Amino acid sequence: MSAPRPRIPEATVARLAVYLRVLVGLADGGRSNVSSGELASAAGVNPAGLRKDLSHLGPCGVRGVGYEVATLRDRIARVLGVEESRPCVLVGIGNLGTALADYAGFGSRGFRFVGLFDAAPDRVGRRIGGQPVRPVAELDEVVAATAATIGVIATPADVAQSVCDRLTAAGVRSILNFAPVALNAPAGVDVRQVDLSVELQVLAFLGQQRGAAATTVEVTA
Amino acid sequence: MSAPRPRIPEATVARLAVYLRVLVGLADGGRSNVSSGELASAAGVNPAGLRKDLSHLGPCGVRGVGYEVATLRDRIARVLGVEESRPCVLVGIGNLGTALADYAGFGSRGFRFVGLFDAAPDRVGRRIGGQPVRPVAELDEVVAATAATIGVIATPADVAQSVCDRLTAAGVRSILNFAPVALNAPAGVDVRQVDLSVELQVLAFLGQQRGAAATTVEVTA
DNA sequence: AACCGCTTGTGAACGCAGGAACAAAGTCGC
DNA sequence: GCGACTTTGTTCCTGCGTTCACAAGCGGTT
Repeated sequence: MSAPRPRIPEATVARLAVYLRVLVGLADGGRSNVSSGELASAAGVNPAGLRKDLSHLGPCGVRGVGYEVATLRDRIARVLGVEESRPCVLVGIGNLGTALADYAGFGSRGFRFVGLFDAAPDRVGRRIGGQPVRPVAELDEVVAATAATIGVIATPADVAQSVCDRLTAAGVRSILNFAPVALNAPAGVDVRQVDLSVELQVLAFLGQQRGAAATTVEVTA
Repeated sequence: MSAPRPRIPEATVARLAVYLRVLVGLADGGRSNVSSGELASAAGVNPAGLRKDLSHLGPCGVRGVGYEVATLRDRIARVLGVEESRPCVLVGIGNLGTALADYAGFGSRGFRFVGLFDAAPDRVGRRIGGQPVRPVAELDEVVAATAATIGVIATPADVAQSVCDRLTAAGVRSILNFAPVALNAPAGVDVRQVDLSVELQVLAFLGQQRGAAATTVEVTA
């Protein structure tokens, strides 16, 4: 394995995932070639930045022509590690958890839920997207049996840390956390935080600032 | 209005929202003082970075003592513009949209939904969290009546752009987009993208890279 | 009243990401 | 077969974000 992997910046990885989504759409639409300008436009980024991102994979385009859609798609999928679908477990089957379990987009993008867990007895046993909701007591067992390495936490904030502890103890190495708390995970475990309130508050700030700027212009004028 | 607003970096704004959440929790727990170290630990960031973030608000701590919880909380809330709750509209009441509409966390953090919209006739009329689902035809009317400036898109990808167009035409200036497409919005409109698949794919890449690194160590050893 | 420990706030250096401009390379037309 | 055009891949540069380390300031104590 002499793969030249001089480490890809995380920001680039996130954009590669976006390019991959666009490329899948283009391939399904029958397109065979695409230029960096068009791809960048569809992904909402700068063409030069896109080419720089792709350069981390080595040369994969043809000068004067562009990129071959299917080839580039497969290459990005391989680099991201989503060539075949990866098993994930989901803890917390409330409104958000149900939405995530039902979201078809995951299945088509290289992920499948192999276990849904909740602590509330009245939720256990329900079926969502063809899967039964199990009690959290079975978590270790399922993680071991399915070799799941990715866990998603969609529980209330006050139990998120204990769920995180259980997941890592069971062998999960990557966690996507929707609960509004900072998780404390052991070294070697990657945690990504998605906080919906934070996103809205950033928007509120930008909107307020825009309003203030407009006022300033008005006063200045 | 001689407010010294030398512009706050966006990354800092996102963290301020996290600090605010922690501070609200501390205040509810009866705490009156907190140090930068403790606050940083609870927020999952570096203490020095936290102090630098807060320095954008001007001096707001006492040396040798720390920060007063209630004062700092109110100050951040004012800067973020979430002192009183802001009206938002939500388009797309599928699984995810329902989860968002039902999420109590928004209400306690300065946001309230004043309109829920969907195109599917069988969803119109349902009540979620005390609100009726309306047809999208009423969007302009509701935005005008409520002065909503924030719109949330939780529709399928193929209609997200048209929803975005309608929102901006109705006067919405900030958009939070959950649909997996890059939106094209006119200048002066802020768009924030939340893509759940991208988050998972970044985790998959990091996990794969970790595995590869472990192998390398093994080989090297 | 002076000292000491603790914590904030700030200044500087480092590393990284983003953007623009340029050179290399391949294709199409003549 | 040759030239010109198109598009990639790379290089440089500018600016931002993050981190470390130190000086300044306040409270408690003797």
